[in-house]
Amino acid sequence: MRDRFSDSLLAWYDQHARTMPWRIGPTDRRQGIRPDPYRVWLSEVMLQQTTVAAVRDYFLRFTTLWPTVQDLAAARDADVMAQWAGLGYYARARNLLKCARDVAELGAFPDTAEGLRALPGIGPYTAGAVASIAFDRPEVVVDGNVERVMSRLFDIHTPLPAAKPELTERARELTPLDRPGDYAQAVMDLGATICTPRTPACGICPWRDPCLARQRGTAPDLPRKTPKKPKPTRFGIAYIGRRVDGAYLVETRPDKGLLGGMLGWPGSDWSESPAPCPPTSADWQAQSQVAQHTFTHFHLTLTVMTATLPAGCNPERGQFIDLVPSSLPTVMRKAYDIAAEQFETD
DNA sequence: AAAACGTGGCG
DNA sequence: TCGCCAAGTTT
Repeated sequence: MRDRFSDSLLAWYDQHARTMPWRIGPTDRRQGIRPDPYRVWLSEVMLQQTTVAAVRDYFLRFTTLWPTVQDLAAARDADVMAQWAGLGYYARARNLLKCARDVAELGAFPDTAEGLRALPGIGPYTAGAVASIAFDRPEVVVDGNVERVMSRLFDIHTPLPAAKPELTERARELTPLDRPGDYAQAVMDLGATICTPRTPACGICPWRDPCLARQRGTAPDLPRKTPKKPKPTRFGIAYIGRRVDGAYLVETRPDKGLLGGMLGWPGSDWSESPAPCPPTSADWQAQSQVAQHTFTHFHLTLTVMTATLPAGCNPERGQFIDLVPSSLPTVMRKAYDIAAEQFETD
């Protein structure tokens, strides 16, 4: 039963495996070659809730700057956060550093799912993925792709997230003892290229015959999901001060909460009616264009205030730095882009 | 256990 | 134009 599924999928994977900077191909792997656990772990953390296309350049930059987990462990926090800027879910970057330092202390990555699971930023999915892909252990690996594939294969109509335990159990039963690393990547490739969310290509699927949802015509409607809550709109004010020498007044945000540990503009809270709170007295000028941004759970409309600050400026909050705009999280960069236009015309 | 936590692309 | 979606984890 188990091998009937894995054999057909692995045969498909041998022909259609996608190549990625952190992967080794099925041919190399069968010769006993295994991928570098550091690169597998780094890619898996970057890929949490994030598309392959978005991750690729970040992965290449990180591995160029920090080729080993020891290099990453020795990096400065601010440098890692700056390199992560734009990828989102910044707790991942803070936990990435913690994890790298724990692993450097241990001497190497744990080679079991249980050992990996104990590290910061590694949950059930990432522990299973690294254990199977890097160490060829037959651990169950359940991401969004696998949930979709299993819900269709077994025509499970229970909505997520309630269906998660059942989908995990089904996935566990199919996980083979032979080539578990290739198998884990194969199911995810299947979900990403054939068993897609909207219009699955059932006609060319290696599992088209046993798939219950294909037989019953329910595939496009699965998996079902419980409806999401609507997003409220919040408002805020950002103060972008540029000193005459070109330095910008920025703050490092507290580690906890939204955009934790990232650079940002001094400003109000983000609420229904924020109060003005200039970080230093100056002729603050409201920009006509606002920065619009949508976070996971709310929309934000950000008013951008700009001012040119004198050489001896001594602000109540923040510090002046020679700003590299790419080190800002996206919402802050949107505000910067609006301000930069203003400063250019000054 | 529900909510917090980013961003860009696509139909 | 806009909601949905992408290799989830933490609290």
